[in-house]
Amino acid sequence: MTKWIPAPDFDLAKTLDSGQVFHWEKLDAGFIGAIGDRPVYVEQRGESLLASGDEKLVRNYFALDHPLSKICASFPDDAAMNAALSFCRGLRIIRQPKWECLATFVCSSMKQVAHIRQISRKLRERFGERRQIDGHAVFTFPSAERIAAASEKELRECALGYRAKDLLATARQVASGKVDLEKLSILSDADLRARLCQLPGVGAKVANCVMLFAYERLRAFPIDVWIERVLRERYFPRARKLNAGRLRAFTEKYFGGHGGYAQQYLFHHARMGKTKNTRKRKSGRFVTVSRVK
DNA sequence: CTCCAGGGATGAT
DNA sequence: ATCATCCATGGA
Repeated sequence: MTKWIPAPDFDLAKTLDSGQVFHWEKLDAGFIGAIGDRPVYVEQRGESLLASGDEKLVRNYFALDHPLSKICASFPDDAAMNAALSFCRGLRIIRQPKWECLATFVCSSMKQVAHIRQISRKLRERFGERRQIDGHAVFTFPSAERIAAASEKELRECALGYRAKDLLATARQVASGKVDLEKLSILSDADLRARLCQLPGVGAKVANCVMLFAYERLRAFPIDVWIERVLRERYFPRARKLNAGRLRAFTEKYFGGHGGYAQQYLFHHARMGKTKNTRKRKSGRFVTVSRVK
């Protein structure tokens, strides 16, 4: 059942560790996880993927058809962007199931990536469906109907904290049919963002993540604490009154049609540079240790 | 131990 | 319109 899938210009580990998806776990030389309701084992060997399961499913999920070299060529040519670009080579924005992505990012507010991974796992283990692959258990992400049927107390037991109420409320809107996530695909970026922001626990940042990671709106530019730090330090050093609106206006025009990709590269580079090297203080100013070129 | 995290909703200016 | 505060949790 295992198949070889050509995967040039792709880095599986970087893609799965870049904070866009949270449930893949290392197993041997590869990863196990679920794509929708299918259990999958996937392993990178050079320019190919060794994958179990449906080849088309895997190729679509990891967006192996994205013209990555063209996308990267569209990035602005500046020092911060080029450093991130060389660090993140092969990182792709994957195509996630919409509800799974939405629900996960509703749970993401003020949580570190490691915490989000834990929340995702607990939700899956408690409310998802058990699948099996190569003798290993994999859990699907629970449907909106299943989450909607849970109590807030049960959800809080998954380490959700105050996010439990929003997840439950959003799940109820999706499960009841009041919101059809698939049908939102026809909307323009602005209308899709506005519609997503009507859901409890969804603001501009989460909406942009869902647009980028589940609706393939590669222009959507989520601004979290990491990206805001990068923008302030690298693009607006010593700038007064730099509010959210100003940052948003800048990112929308400066990073262009694949801004979401650029954002993900900047995010991953910044996060890896800090969590692995730990920055040092020198004479009262922050100096990043890992500078790539 | 403290610090802080892929924020959002609310109410005060 | 912008800004301050609160909201729970746990890895680092």
